[in-house]
Amino acid sequence: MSRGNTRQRIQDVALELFSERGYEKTSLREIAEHLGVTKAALYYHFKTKEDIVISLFEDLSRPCDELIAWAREQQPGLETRLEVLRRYSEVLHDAHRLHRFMQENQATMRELSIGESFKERLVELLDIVRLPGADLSDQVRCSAALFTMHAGMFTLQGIEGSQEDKRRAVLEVAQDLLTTAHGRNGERTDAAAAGEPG
Amino acid sequence: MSRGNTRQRIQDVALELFSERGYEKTSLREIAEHLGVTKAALYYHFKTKEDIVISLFEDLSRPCDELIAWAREQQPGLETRLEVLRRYSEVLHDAHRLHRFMQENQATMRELSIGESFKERLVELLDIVRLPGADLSDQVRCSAALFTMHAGMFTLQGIEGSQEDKRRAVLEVAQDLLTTAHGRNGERTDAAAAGEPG
Amino acid sequence: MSRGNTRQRIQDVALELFSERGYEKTSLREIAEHLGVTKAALYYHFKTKEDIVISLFEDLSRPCDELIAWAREQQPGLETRLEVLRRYSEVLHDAHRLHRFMQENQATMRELSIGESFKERLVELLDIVRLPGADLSDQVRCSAALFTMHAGMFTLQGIEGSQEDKRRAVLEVAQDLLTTAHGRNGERTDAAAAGEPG
Amino acid sequence: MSRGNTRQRIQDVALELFSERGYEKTSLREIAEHLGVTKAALYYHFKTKEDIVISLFEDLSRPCDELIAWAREQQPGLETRLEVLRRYSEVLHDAHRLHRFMQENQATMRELSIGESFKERLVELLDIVRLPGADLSDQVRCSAALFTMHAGMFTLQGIEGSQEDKRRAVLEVAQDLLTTAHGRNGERTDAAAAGEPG
DNA sequence: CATGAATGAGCATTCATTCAT
DNA sequence: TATGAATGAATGCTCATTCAT
Repeated sequence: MSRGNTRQRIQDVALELFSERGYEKTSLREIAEHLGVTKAALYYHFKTKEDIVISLFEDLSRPCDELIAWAREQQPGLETRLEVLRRYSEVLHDAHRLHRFMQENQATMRELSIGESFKERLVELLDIVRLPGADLSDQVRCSAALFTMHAGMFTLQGIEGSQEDKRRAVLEVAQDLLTTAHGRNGERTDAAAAGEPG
Repeated sequence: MSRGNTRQRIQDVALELFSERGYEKTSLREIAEHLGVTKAALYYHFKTKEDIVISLFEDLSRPCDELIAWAREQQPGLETRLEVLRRYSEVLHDAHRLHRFMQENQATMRELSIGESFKERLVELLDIVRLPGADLSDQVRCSAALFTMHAGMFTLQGIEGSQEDKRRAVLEVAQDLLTTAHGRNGERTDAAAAGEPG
Repeated sequence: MSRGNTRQRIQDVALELFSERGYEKTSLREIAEHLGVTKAALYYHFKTKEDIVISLFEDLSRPCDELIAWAREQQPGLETRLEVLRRYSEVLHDAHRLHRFMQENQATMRELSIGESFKERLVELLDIVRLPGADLSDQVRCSAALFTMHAGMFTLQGIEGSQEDKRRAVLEVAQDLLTTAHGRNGERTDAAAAGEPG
Repeated sequence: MSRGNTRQRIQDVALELFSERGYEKTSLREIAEHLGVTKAALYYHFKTKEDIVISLFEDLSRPCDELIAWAREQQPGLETRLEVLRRYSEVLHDAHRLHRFMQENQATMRELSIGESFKERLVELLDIVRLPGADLSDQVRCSAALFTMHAGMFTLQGIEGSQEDKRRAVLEVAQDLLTTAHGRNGERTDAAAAGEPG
């Protein structure tokens, strides 16, 4: 029956269950039963339960890292930031199940090794998107741009519209928030951030 | 030693630990040890572990219910909605620990009876704040207004400013989002929501 | 049925099984079953499996420490050493089950925290009993005096004679070994050990 | 890479680990990893884990059997016994790793089939060396002669001197013990042991 | 108001072993 | 000769919960 794809199947089922019922409440027994194998089989493919989660996050980590690297190479400015949001929107969308898992298991994430490493990525993104010298409210706008996208997909559950339409709407609002913040602080702060003299 | 306030102390410690390390990862043994009592003592005051959580949520539920009831009595309109946001901001702030717990244990909340009942309240708030007929992007703005406040306090951790200043900045952004959405859709949709003919 | 003595009963059964079938081969399930309680009950009384062993060793550690302390206060010399052997013989005899456990689970002992701490005691006893400057063969005699007693009780299994008679016979041989070693090296080495000038 | 010597390498690593960390605590996975092969490879060469141990003991069993056979052919008497000790000293020394394993895993040995069969050999050696009708204390001397050699190598760890010097010192003491026992009981008991009438 | 003692169910993990390839 | 994939049974341990005192 299964042929070489068991590892993949474990990841699929694990992600399904982790995001559905939470990491702690999902036991390896459950995962194994869903797959029709023994718990021990899981251990042939992954060294620990946490390892399964880590392997899942590789899908999300790589594109994030690439996005951060790309952003670091660009001129800081509104253009770049808007593009970062656009790309991040896609990254989140591609890994929406995992993203939901993250979103709903924050307390757990904090204890997982991968949690820390992922939080760092988030902080970097925030750093890229934020306007350091700006008003508190504009800083909130920048953060909100990011977190609106995080919360976005689950926020609109009761509303009609295709998944893709929703994504675009969320992105629009996020970009709007950023643009607003920029409109009031942009030039000043970017110059400061770039370390340039007046 | 302490007299009669044990129930209160249990709630304090439980909330502390639940919000710090997550609901599932916090065992009754830990709570008991922090308090210097036996696990059995907890069972004198609460019937189950879940009961402790439920009792914690009463602090947050009552003000929410009152807020919802109050909003239902008002004329729908921007004024009312802005005031709802303002009041909700305070409610969240007063219960910020619990709120953090909610925020970080969403997966767990879904399995807890209180989770459902709290989600309903949220849906009601969303319903009050939202503009049903509006563009998707404006609906996102309305949701984002609410969720920005949810994420707000933890979003701004790395930034200087007093807790109260941050709260106000977050509120300002949330109200802004709502106002923007209104500006474009307001009159039409409110009439519709009120079920009134043109 | 059991009343307050469960902890004691656990220790008894554990020692029985540990010394009979070895530490690793004895599972907590077995111990629990022998007692007619659940595994979890064991954990009420002891924090870990290793903790059970540690508690068992307290019976042996205290008299050993006392013996060492006493010996350190005496004048080094044959008299003292013979008396150390005599007392040690009794200590071992009183804890013969535990002693057998130690004897037969040396590999395990090495991994147990208590193992190290017990080995140190042994080294101290050896140090007390040994003649540092003597011939190799006399040093062997001193060590053998101690280890003969260790091996003694199990060495004589096939032989008729009461337990007490055997103990005394073993002690006699051990003391003999020590006396022989002394006869040839005694005065010289004791002076040296005591750090006295000629 | 290696050709045909895998079986040998398994034995080497197994003995290394068994004697270092104990039989039960050493898993086949560990052995396999140390060798850079799969667990399954071990099963190509040995039917069970116990089989590995058995194969190891063949190195020790053959010389022991030969020693016993030789001794049975000799005239019982001090001469023979001293020679038995001398030869046994060499046998133990040649297989000192295995011997250490035996020494430190007695509890385990008792459960292994090879354990019983090895114990029988020991009993035979004891029988050869012992003086049946003698005082208890002299019987202890005979046993102690054997067991001093068993414990010997590990007894002298803290002491300076070459491995070979120590072996000879231990042998000397063992032979001394036997000679002492003989001196007092020799003639009588040997005649009895040989089943001869006065 | 609280404890001491215990339970039953469950968990993550490990192990020796098997077998088709 | 060996491996890749899996199993079944067990292990040490933790948890929420109960109840007589």
